[in-house]
Amino acid sequence: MTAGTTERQAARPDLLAALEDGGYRITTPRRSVIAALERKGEGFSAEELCEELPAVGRATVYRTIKLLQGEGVICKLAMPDGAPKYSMARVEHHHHTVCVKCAAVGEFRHATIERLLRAIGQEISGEIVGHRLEVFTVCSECEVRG
Amino acid sequence: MTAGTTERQAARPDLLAALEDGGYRITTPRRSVIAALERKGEGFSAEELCEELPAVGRATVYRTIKLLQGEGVICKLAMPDGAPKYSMARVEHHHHTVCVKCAAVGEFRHATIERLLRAIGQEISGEIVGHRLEVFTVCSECEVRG
DNA sequence: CTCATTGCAAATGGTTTGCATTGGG
DNA sequence: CCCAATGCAAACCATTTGCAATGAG
Repeated sequence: MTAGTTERQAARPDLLAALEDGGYRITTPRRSVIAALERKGEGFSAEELCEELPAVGRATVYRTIKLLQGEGVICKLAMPDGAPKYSMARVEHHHHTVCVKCAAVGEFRHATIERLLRAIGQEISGEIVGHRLEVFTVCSECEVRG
Repeated sequence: MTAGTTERQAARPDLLAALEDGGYRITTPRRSVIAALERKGEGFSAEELCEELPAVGRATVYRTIKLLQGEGVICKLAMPDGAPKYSMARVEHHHHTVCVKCAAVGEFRHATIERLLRAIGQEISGEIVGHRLEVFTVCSECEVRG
């Protein structure tokens, strides 16, 4: 998964274009979903989108989310308890910080993670095909608010 | 599969003792669940345990799993698609390698991860309160089997 | 005895699917 | 026009919960 993804530019491509690239139609419900998640940007749940888009069927929201995941423009992440959230992908390969209080999501890349994986690769038999890293935080906003 | 790391008493404390330490009763169903997961050891699902223990109610299996998670003797992890698995915890703080083909789970600790977190801590505002790292592999067994 | 624990079954939360209908190209 | 895409509701899967019955200490 890390492997073939170097093609797309770090600059987040237009989401509608991403759909077209995938050979999908640009429909009204899809436009709505995309508009909504551009507004949200970081750390939203599927349910939130559904509530915000009463005109769009729940199934369509989920189908569109999955489509965009497939196109690599949004990604799924998990809160400490495993509850799913979604977030816009801004850089190609990255990891997340998630505030456990307000669910604010940050992204980071860090060369150390690459080194880490290389080191692990030498310790285990078999081949590393992917990984998931989430760093849970209490963001500065929430620190202040207590 | 694992670069076995033994930091604390690798000798896994007796699971029944863990329950007693938590102030929980040692009951027949709990004994059964514990026996079953000692047999499995790595990378099992709750459903698997339920199937293996028709005499124990589904709810009790889940309740016991959660108890043991609380006592820190088993841990929950997630496959690439988010599907949950459980695994015996052998070392105190560790991370997992999970084979995406056979779900075999390995554990590792690596000093680099600690360094990584420290480095991230300096890049973000707020405080790091936890993290999740899973490394997905195709284990050597599965490499051979194709 | 008594209260923690159990089993069951129904409830939940997140997500998917079957199918008849609709609308984009 | 036609097939991809939609909406709805029902299905699904992992997990949780309410509650009466049970059993460990």
